[in-house]
Amino acid sequence: MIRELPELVLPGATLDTLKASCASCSMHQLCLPMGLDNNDMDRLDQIIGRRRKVPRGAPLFRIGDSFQSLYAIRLGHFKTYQVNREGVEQITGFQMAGELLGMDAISADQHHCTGVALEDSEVCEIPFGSLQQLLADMPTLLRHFHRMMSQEITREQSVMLLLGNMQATQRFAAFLVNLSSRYEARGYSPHVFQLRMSREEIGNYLGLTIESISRLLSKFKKEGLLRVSNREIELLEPIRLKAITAGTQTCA
Amino acid sequence: MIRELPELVLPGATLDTLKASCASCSMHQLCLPMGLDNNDMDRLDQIIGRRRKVPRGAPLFRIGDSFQSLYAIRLGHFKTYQVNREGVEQITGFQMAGELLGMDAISADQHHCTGVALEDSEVCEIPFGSLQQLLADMPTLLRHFHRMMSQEITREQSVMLLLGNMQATQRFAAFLVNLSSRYEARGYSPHVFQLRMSREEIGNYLGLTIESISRLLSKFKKEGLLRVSNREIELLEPIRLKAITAGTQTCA
DNA sequence: CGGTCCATTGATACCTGTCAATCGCCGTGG
DNA sequence: CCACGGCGATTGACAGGTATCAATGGACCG
Repeated sequence: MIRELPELVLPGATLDTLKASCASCSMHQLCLPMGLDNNDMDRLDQIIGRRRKVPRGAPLFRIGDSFQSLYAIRLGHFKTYQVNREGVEQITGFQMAGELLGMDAISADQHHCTGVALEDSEVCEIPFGSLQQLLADMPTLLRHFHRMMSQEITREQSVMLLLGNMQATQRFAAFLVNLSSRYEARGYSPHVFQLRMSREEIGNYLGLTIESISRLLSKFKKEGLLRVSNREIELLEPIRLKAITAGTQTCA
Repeated sequence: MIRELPELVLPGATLDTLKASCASCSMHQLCLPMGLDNNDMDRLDQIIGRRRKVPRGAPLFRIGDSFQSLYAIRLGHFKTYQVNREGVEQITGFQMAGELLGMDAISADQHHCTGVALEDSEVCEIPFGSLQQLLADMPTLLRHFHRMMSQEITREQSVMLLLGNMQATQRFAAFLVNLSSRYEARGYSPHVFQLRMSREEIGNYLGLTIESISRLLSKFKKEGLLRVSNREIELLEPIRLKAITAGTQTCA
């Protein structure tokens, strides 16, 4: 089922092979779990648009941009944020390789949030018009696409739960556990990873201040729950961390 | 474009006419704004399942239920909530006639939240299997369906913004303004309406306590922003209310 | 080596939660 | 018809969790 593909683009590759490898890499991650067969994959490859590099800090799309494409992250990390009428940002999510960006823009044909790369990243552009045509005669892909949109709804609901009735300690533990499980699902270590976002961005996402995040990190460190050095983090007691997330343990 | 349909089911109606009127009423509201033509509407009617009454307080679906259908609210109001591992509810949304329920269940074939009627209500069941078949060869409807899912994502993002960086006063003003505009969009008065949910449910949704909601109502009343008697509410200064939502006015 | 930005830590203030008492509406039953 | 009881809502006093403000520390970069 898994097709062998060059992880790095070879020198001398044509535009077509570039496109193909682009599509496959990110779409593999997106689609394989859902059981697309090779035939479907090939057809999918054909509609995938160009690969695009996004340097750290650069926007992939901005609030108000007209909606043309979805973006599959091939490499790197992104954040999406809204801006309220005071001009204050609210981060609505952090996305990593293998995840899809831009689904909130379908409803009104324009983006409702801004997507910015947290590090030098790479995405595949998926023109939505072409995708829709394809969806119409590929039931498997259609189903898969609906699952992905639904998953986004579910994800946001759990953030609402987090923001609505968790204390700071619980929120931060939940944040770490969430990152951990996403890295694990992608084959990375669930216990040692880099925080790709600043303390300020974490705080913004969790509805807390940068100082609170800092204090929570110190507290967790003191408790022996984790080790942290700048953005490098190691979870020493994932079980206890999960317990705190669940609210069954207060963390001293 | 708007087809004339009996608002109330006539005595002596056959099962088929019942189904048809059911489908039309709720789906009209769902689909007309998106520009479905009559032909599409007729085909849509055919897959709509039975109409179902849901008495006040009764669940339409529960967390963990296997996913079979989406539900279009024909009449009444619902709330959806998640439950964290401590067993604490977090309301994720209030839905009214013309809105669609259950889209979060597509991702894992089971419901991630519980939907409960806030008053005696009525829904149309839309079997998802049938809907998918239909979507495959009705591009207009497919597009419309994607818009609705995307709209749900957008809605939840704005709740995240509300929970993540608004103060209590701002949250509550935003809540009222949101209800107001939704009633207006449905042809009801945007200034006078019934709160279908208890203070406790509002507080839960906004991440506040029932006491805070009570105090905010009193404060708004004192400011001359609204009049309230039990669940009947009248917005006296919608403009100022919107200003508070935007954060441009502090409300004394 | 110095500047800048981000992170950490401490002191204090404020918002909202918690606890408690009272009120008022409403349905029930005498 | 009225008394009673129950539940939701209101209001007040107080406490606690985070935000805010301020100072310091440390990493990265020119």
